[in-house]
Amino acid sequence: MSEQISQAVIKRLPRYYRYLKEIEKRGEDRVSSFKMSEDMGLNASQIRRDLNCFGGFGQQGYGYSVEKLKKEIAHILGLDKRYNVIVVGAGRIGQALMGYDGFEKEAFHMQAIFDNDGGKVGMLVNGKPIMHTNDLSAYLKENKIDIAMLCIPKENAKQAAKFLADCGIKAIWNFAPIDVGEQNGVAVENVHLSDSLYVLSYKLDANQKRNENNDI
Amino acid sequence: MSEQISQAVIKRLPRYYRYLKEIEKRGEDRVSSFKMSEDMGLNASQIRRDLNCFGGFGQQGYGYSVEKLKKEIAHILGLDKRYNVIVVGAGRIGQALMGYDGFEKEAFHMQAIFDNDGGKVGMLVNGKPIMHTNDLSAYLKENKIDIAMLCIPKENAKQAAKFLADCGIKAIWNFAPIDVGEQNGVAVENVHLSDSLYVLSYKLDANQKRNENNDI
DNA sequence: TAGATTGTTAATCGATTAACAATC
DNA sequence: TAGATTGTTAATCGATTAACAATC
Repeated sequence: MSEQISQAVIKRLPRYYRYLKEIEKRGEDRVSSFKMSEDMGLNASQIRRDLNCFGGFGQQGYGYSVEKLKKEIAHILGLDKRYNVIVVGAGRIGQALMGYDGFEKEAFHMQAIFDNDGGKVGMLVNGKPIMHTNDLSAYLKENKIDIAMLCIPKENAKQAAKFLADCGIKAIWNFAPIDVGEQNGVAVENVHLSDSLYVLSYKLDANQKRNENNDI
Repeated sequence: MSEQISQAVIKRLPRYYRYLKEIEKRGEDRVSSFKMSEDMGLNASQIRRDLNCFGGFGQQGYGYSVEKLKKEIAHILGLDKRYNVIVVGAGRIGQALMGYDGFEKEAFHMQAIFDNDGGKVGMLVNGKPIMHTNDLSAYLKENKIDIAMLCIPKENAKQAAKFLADCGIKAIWNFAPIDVGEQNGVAVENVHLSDSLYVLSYKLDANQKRNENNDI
């Protein structure tokens, strides 16, 4: 079967996509791997190699058509599909995700948000209702939902992920600070905001130490 | 000078930290690299090698003291310091970050939140005032702020990052979907939530395709 | 002491980069 | 055609893993 694509390559695709959207907006209709490498701070060989994992999108002597390449990457990432999305957990993060209109502009269509706090049930977030977690199972039987954004405390996250998987959810975007393992064919992305903040703290500290040493 | 630590190692440190906090809570007071490797799905050699970048924290024949190792990693990550933090941008994400009490339990102390929408100024978010961006420069002169969480539209993000750097901010946690480059000694972590969602979309799609092929 | 497990060196693996023939 | 730039192979580099001597 087709070659396994490495995680490193996959993680760079969204960056290419972002870049292409940007230069398309600026009106550029062609781009070379050299230009991309300069603008993005990557190696041109790497870019060509990455893209060639999925097909020969370029043309010798010319480069890549911005529009075509953007479309190809969107297709690779599955962004030319339509996904129905629910948010589980109507805390601050859950509500922020529910309220973010940027997702709707892409493939991601927000349907409903769930919480186990009866007091919140019935409220609207960005026009979408907060429903009770007790009704989640029934809801998922009646509605074809692809993605769940999981925004609940870490204590319940693993159990909730399992439940969602059993209900037929296809992908989980996990914001709880815990590693939700991939269960029987359910795609999982763990966001781990605090990990990122800790890395920032490390870098800040490292810079500080470097400065101290330079002072001496 | 001391060896440069690779990015890959640094990124694993928060995971080790999370794991150690968890087993400490369960009451375990020692752990071996083998046990860690089993629980975390990593290679034991890798764990020992990672930790030895920073010092010999273990003891032959015994393993690692959970409490000591946790403290050492907290120190490496700079989590035994105290950081003053502001949020720039009082949109949904900015408010969610401001409202998240988990940061306060760690080294991160939320001070104020800024927005250029005069209508929001004066409101409280989790007990902290929303101030006008016009007053940001003066505020930063009077208050020692270490970290800015940047939650504004991508159009203004680069400019804002530069401004914050010029005002003496030491680190920027960027939520705008754009790469804020490191400017003169300012630590930067780009979160890129949408990139993560796109990777999830890719995985979801890949799983789907795999299933289709298996059906045949 | 015997057993366990670290710290570290050596071997392997995979990812990045350089080079260049193919070709638009 | 000459120039440019891709697609791809070969070389390099770095990260992961295996192995084992050191030692608690």
